[in-house]
Amino acid sequence: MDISMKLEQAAKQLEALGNPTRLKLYRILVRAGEAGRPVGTLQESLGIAASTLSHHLHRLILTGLVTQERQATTLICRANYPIMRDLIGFLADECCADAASNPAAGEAAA
Amino acid sequence: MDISMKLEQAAKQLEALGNPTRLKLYRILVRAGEAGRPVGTLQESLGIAASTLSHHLHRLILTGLVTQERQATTLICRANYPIMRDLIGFLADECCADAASNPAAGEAAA
DNA sequence: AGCTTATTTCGAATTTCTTCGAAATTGAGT
DNA sequence: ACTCAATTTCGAAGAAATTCGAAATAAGCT
Repeated sequence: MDISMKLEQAAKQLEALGNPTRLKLYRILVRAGEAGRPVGTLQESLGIAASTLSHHLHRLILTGLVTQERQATTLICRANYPIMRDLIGFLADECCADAASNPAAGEAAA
Repeated sequence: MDISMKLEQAAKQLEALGNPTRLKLYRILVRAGEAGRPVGTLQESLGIAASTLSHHLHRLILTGLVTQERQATTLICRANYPIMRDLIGFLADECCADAASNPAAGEAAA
């Protein structure tokens, strides 16, 4: 996967997290751990309309940051940790000072 | 600073980075290091209208991720590393599995 | 089959983002 | 003062995001 594709993907994931409601939502899911959380309890925690929550969940799912699993009538949502770790890795490797202080392979002179 | 404020700030910064053009822009600035980059060369690298670039730069500056310094007629832009490190720290501490695997102070049971 | 609960999809209104070109600004040189 | 170069601000158009309520779907229970 080349840098351009990685960057596009990272941008989509950052955009998904770059909304207060979705970031709160994602944080709740991370803290819920393996057990995850049903959509209904997320709605109570966040205090927004069910359709609005569904929309935000969909955005997070599209980027891979969240997964859903059906348990009878309720849908359990979980944070997808490896995706977040990859994203943090991208930021640290490509967009952080420590990585950039030695950009031997890059186009340093412009 | 409480978690709610931190979260709002993180969301704004993530939103700022969650656009392909701005993420490319930020990455270029990180790789430029201390020397930074004049706006003009950024425009050439990105191939967008000057006014569009100015708009995106403004968004990054508002969140603190980028700073500008005047040198005669040209403006030098630089990535603000500590801000990015704080953001990555927030994600790692509040939104990553390792931190969440021991959420003793949180609301684990839902 | 019909009912209840849980969640999504649809439709619509409002707001915000993205992009550009034209015009204004800023700073230096003549 | 005039001009040139670099950049921002303004104004506008089209695209996308956010939010909600109402209606549709999905899954199980009686």
